Amino acid sequence: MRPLFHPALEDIKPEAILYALSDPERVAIYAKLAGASSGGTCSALADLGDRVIPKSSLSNHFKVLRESGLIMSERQGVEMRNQTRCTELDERFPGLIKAILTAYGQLPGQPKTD
Amino acid sequence: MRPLFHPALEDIKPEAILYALSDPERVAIYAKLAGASSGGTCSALADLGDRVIPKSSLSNHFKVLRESGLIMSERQGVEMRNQTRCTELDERFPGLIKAILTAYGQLPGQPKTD
DNA sequence: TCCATAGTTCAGAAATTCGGAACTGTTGAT
DNA sequence: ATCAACAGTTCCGAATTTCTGAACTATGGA
Repeated sequence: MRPLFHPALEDIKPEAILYALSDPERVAIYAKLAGASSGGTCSALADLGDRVIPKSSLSNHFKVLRESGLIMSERQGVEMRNQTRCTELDERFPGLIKAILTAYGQLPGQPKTD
Repeated sequence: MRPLFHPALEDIKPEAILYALSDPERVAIYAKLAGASSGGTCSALADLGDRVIPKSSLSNHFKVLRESGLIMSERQGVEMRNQTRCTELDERFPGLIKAILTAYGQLPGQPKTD
């Protein structure tokens, strides 16, 4: 398994962020991570529970989120520990993530619109 | 030519907005319209000047922007008059468009980053 | 009517996405 | 050490989407 790539903060491109979050499934994943109190583990099959997403697709979603700069992933034993890079990101693109999550009605603590 | 489709405000989907604006070429078009003082005409070949974009591609970019709800297009004689729906949109998704344009560094009056 | 211009539609090629199956890496049990 | 179970990644073929040149449509003017 090749090592996971994470872009440096200054290399994060707005188009990659928007593209990553233009897929409701990825937004759901991201919102879940953003809502998790501690840097949330996301065990692929278990945590995205209700929806049935093939694991290769799920793995790919995480890859897109990771390589766009939205999340940080780190192996923790057998599992993967994922956390958002929202603090960093908000520094680089002020208000962006919040506005997007609000638009989706999925800001942690808000009712889900879709 | 079939009549141009514009989604009603309440039918506008965040994923469509993000997708439309995940392409730098479309962002450039949109930013140009947003910057135009009066509801700007956008004559495809002339106004996007420096870049050479095939006109079928350009037409398609406008279609994506239109059907996502970002712009309004209306035939005015031979040309097409396009304008942003930013006021409406900001009502529906507060702060979203501004945050996106800021992220791209293309808010009217800001220097272009990329 | 005929021509020029602005933009759309069509269709095939190229690129991207999706997802099942095989694979990798880690842990725990024997 | 070997094996089995499990989380997640990679591979690769099928399906979908994007791109763009060429043909077409609509409008205005000579």
